[in-house]
Amino acid sequence: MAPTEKTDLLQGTLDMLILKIVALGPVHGYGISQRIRQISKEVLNVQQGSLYPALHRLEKRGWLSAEWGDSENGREAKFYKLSAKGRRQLAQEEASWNRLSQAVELILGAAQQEA
Amino acid sequence: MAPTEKTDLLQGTLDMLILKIVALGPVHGYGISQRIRQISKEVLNVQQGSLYPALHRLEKRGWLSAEWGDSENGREAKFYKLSAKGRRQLAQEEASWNRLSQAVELILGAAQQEA
DNA sequence: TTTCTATGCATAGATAGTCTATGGTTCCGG
DNA sequence: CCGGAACCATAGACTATCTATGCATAGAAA
Repeated sequence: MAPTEKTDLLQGTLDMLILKIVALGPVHGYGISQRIRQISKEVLNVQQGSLYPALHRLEKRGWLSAEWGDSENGREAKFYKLSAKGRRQLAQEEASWNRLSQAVELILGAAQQEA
Repeated sequence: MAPTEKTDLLQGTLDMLILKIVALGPVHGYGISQRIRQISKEVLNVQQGSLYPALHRLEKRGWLSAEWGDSENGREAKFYKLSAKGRRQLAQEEASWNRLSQAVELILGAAQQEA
């Protein structure tokens, strides 16, 4: 999908974003989406239908571990923690993101030359 | 798809990259993929199976116009030009890219605080 | 009381972009 | 003569994300 105003995310970055947020400390799923929205200043908005499947995917790959607990509001919530494997994965995804986004910037920075 | 080393592109940026390259001047399809690779310093690599469908898509949407002509090597090639509509679309996609990539950077820049 | 919103989890199905694999033609160099 | 690069193209698979939907509880508002 083209990154137009219809998209809530840059495709392919969701896993990295989740891993990064969880790296800041244990959080439950709903909290992850809130923090992504807040830190990105309301630009990035993870739909619940994207979030939960992603969390299950990351857990299945051994990058996150989950545990039920009580949320700040005293409600049941599933808290996620980053595993060592997840930490390595995050580093890799960040490196890849930097490579690729810088490459995109190179293209966008290419001088305009004609009418 | 996660932006790992298995990906040749940042998903969702292909249309923008193509529009940008064509904005530099008329080019044929094969040349577009070469320029993307060169300008990005061999980081971005557009597969032919991604390129040609994308070009047809962009043409159908009225962002590009195509015309057969002779390549630098004297071979038949389809040259693409950016339309006014395509120029507007490019501007929009660039703005969107900036918004979203900056938002991603905000997340990645969030301070690490614990073990 | 009823109703709406926020918090919290989850799945099914549609959409769509990109990749792999394949196919073909022409031209040039070894 | 053969291989590879220059060119175009399509079919099928994969997979990430979105939309739509479902459920439950708590608190505020009406």
